[in-house]
Amino acid sequence: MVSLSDISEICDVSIGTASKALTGKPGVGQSTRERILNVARQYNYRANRMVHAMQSGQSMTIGIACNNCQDPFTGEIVKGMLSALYTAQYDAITISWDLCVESQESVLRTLAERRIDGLLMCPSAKPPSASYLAELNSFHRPIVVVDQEFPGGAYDFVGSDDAEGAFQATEHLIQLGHRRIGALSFLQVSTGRARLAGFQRAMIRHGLAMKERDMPDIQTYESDEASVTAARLLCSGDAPTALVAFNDFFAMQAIAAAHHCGLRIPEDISVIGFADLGYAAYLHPSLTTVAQTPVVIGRRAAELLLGRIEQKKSGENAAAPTPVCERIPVELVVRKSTGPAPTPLP
Amino acid sequence: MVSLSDISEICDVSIGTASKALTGKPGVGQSTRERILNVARQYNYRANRMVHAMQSGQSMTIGIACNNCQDPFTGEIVKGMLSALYTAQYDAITISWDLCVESQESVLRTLAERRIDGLLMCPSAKPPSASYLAELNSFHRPIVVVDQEFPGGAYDFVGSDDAEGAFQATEHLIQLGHRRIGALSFLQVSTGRARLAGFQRAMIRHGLAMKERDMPDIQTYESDEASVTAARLLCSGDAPTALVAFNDFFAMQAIAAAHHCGLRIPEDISVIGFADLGYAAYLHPSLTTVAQTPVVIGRRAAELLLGRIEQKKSGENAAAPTPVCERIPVELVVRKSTGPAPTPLP
DNA sequence: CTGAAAGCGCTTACAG
DNA sequence: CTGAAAGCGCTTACAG
Repeated sequence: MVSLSDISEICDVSIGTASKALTGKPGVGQSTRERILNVARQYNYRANRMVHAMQSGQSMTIGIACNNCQDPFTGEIVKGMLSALYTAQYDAITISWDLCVESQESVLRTLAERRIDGLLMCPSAKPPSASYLAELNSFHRPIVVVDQEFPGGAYDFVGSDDAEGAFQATEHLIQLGHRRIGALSFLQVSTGRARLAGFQRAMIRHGLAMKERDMPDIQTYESDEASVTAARLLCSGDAPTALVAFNDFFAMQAIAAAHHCGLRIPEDISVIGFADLGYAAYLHPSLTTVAQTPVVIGRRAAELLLGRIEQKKSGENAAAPTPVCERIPVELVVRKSTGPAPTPLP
Repeated sequence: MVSLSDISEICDVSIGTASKALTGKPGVGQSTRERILNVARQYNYRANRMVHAMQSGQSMTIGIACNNCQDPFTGEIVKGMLSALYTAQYDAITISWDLCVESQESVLRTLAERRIDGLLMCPSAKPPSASYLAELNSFHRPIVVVDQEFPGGAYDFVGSDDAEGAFQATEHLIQLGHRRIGALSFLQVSTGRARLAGFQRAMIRHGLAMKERDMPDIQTYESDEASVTAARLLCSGDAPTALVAFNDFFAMQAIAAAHHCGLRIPEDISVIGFADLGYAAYLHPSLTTVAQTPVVIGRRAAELLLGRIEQKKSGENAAAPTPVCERIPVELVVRKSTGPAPTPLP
């Protein structure tokens, strides 16, 4: 890689003059400037950004702490983040949070050493441990937490309106005449708790009874536990007529379980998901679900973070600002997996 | 952020002594060293890695050019990459290749400016344009291309054994008695062409006739074209009894189309996918598919790249080394979407 | 054992 | 218009 001093030598000018010419600063003769520009182009010169980062104290780099890169929902969030960062000329260093945690290492060490200007926390299926919350706390740069809220609410947050989405989903089922509705929950994460709360609000609003056994809490995410649990619930003679699943993945497993038990969907059992992932429309039957907008969430999170960085740079708000909590609206997408409640046998 | 000079001032030692103490170099008194270490810990000092990068000429940073972050297959690949990079103490800068291309900007500019040591190219649903191939060519650092081969085969490559996978899938159907088998192809990408070739090899091996109309080539990826095309093929009175789909996503759409036409799976029509994504096991019926190991692919790609960087650093092979092409084995996973060929009506 | 100085690749006042 | 010098934050020979 050619350096500035290489270029300046070739052009027989001082290193300062070469710098001025290449950065478009005034104070260089027209012909000199052109000569330098040409040589730089010819040698494919690229100024070393790390130098600028050192000099300015801004690395123009954001850390993205990823937990489930393979999760399509997380992937869309990251896509939104990258697009906002790209617009603002920032780059992203992606770390696999779970990997660092596994190896018992300081998660943020490398990000601190690389002087990132801020951190974006992608959702995790596991709640953060106390020691990592402590590490985050001692990280004196802006942090935005995405999708899953952290206990304490100490950080800026962008997520979906989970409670409202589950409320609407449940209302939809109630409108269809369902009276006994179950929930396939995942209460380890904040979105799971919010969605169950939305479910309960709708049930209570209509004075409908809830049974504990209709609301199982799934314990493990990356397994077929949801499928097994749904089968146990649905294949018993005594099952709800509709199920609000924590997300599309659980809903898919519930549908598979229903098929397994010989139940027809939606004639015998209605199922509703959350997320509207790429496959939701192609399940059999196609899935009614609460659509989230992960790309928008990711973009907003990045924009919020960049705003905080800007604030910090300009010295406003020397005191830590009050954390913001932004909830992006969701939308119920009605497809074929929900239908009128079956008429009870006479 | 405290700097080395801050620490050295506090400890009343020279900046060089502080450096030696913190990097564990010899030549510092026991008590002095401890004092410095303590102060550094107390102030949460982190050496600026960018300085080291400048001094050593190695940024310890890899670029990951992502095209479809939201694609779970790509996500798994990235996960594998990150794990290998993490082990080797490298960090990754992720760029969204499609985003850069859209904005007509130089894709690699920012990566060159940040002095990345190598580049990992994630798969894209679109083949690379000539101008971007040219840009890659002028990028004088090791590059490893993943999953999708580039025309010319000029770069190191890690992918799946696509042709073999499709061959095995087709053999499986032939063993089940199927004679007229269709393929839902995607020929814009190299994996699509390789899979079709594997399909054809099996058909030819058994002397089975192939009909052009049974082998439609899907043109658009992110749409329901596969579903529409499959419906047209399957709902006509004159349909194959089995379908080898380019991947799980197309297979899922084919299954939806079959349901739509009132066909039973696998009694009337067998469908087979490629990838074994998370949802494959939960489709109805569960999907027979060729399982790939994207995490392994990603890890191998990163290891290969790191090896090239090592080679380059140690000056071996001053001439560009011959590109390697590594194919990770695949495995047919038989589930419920394939079954014996229907007996023809008498 | 400790410190002063050079140097990594650049930008930016400051002289000429 | 052009160049010499300081400085960003560090490491590493080289003196003392």
